[in-house]
Amino acid sequence: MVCLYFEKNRIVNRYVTYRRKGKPLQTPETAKPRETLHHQRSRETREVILQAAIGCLDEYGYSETTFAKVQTAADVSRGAITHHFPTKQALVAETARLLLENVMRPFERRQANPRTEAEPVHDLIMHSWKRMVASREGRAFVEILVACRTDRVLQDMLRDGLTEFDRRSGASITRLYDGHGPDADDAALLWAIFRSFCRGLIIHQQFVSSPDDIHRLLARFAQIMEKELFVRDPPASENPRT
Amino acid sequence: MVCLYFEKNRIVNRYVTYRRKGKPLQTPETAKPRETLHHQRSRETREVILQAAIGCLDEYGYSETTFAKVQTAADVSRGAITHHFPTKQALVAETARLLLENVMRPFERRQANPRTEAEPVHDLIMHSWKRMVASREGRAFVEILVACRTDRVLQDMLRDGLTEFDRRSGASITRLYDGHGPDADDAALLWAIFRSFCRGLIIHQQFVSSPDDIHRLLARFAQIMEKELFVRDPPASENPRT
DNA sequence: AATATTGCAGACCGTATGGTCTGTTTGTAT
DNA sequence: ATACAAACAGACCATACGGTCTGCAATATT
Repeated sequence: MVCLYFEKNRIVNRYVTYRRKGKPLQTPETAKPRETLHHQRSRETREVILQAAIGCLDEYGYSETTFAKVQTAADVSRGAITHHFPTKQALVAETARLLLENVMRPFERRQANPRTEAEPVHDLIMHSWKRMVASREGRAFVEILVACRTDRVLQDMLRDGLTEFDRRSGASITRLYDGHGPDADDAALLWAIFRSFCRGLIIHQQFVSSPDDIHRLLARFAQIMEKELFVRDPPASENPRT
Repeated sequence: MVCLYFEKNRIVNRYVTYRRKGKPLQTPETAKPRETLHHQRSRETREVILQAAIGCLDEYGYSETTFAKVQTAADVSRGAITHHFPTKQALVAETARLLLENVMRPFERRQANPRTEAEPVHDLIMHSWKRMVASREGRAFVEILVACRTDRVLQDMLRDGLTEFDRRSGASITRLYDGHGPDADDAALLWAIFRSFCRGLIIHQQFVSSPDDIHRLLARFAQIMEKELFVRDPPASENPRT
């Protein structure tokens, strides 16, 4: 026997003490013309939230990355998060975009400065693993990718960005390295193989007894790659001075 | 203004029609001695649930694989599931064990019949990808592995089984193939690299434009492996007759 | 035939989660 | 000075999930 009396939709908000967290946001010495304080603060909060999301994704995985946990990690209010990212997928998609951007930056920088030397293949592999993959960011990214497989909404948000990333990433490698395979874009192919291997390795990592096991796998892979991938000899063609 | 009248903790179970689904379970012609009908039915239900779990993991991913969905997919009652698997982690862990067993079976069979020929490396790679990885089972397994990274309970349930699988899997390969690398167990190392690559490829798969792109990656990888991995020449040593 | 056990059926519950909504404060435009 | 908009702050809610519990029918045992 259940008897409910609800005043549905008539509950009025009670008194609440609102407090704005953080400093009162003094106007900085050089306030850029159209960069208002609103914009600036908004961007800062956004950044804090995204960094917290990366941490949560790494630590808890996609499904356990909740608004509540991000809120705690970022030390912002619930409203701040939902203001910037209306849904969970939007938050994660933006996180992914940030991660991709960070990964691409070094490549683009090298491209802008064409006289920098390409690393030896072995170093390239080892550095890429350490910087891009075996890190908070790399693990968070794998979580996002895996979530995409079964979350249609998230997948639709990210598909274009990711294929674009694949393309640019492959192009950057092809500019500096050359492969032994038949196709002209063999370096890009090898690079895609390397990335897949890395992502699988992240998943595998937790079950090896010692970190050395991972290093052995990686070293062996690098050894193989050294036979297939080469630093492109002639940096000529375009910009041939010096 | 809220007014609740609950008969808390005094709600007595009402009349319920219990219906046992499935056939009335006639005694089969050859009832094994200690294999009672109870055991048989129990195993059947268990199998149905596990298969449904595999399907859900593939289709929805780990976190969206709920008791409710498994229940629907298996067409069993909620009670049946919780009876066999008290927690979600237990269900998934058992699913993982089943998957590992299925993957190992062909290897063990070959081991039991030592005169079967080893496949060429290229075929080994292609077959393994198709059978073990690019399938409902393979995708479900990747979901489980990824979930393990951040789910401590699940991880503890599976760690031993997975390291054991790695060991046996590597040993099986080493028995049939030999690697070019310095170490004696180089074939096992290469095989571990292949598996990580495959898992990464599953994640990558969703973002390629055509299935052909995956095939190119795989073919290139197989081509590389053909230079590193060889069918072991002498099938002698043990069992040297014929 | 009587009793015990196994294998299941499904109601129930506390909790957490994604999302919405209203209110407030701070900065901006007029 | 005043009106307006942006950027939060946090209460609120429907829903669904994992897990527990009681009940019952089919087998098994004695």
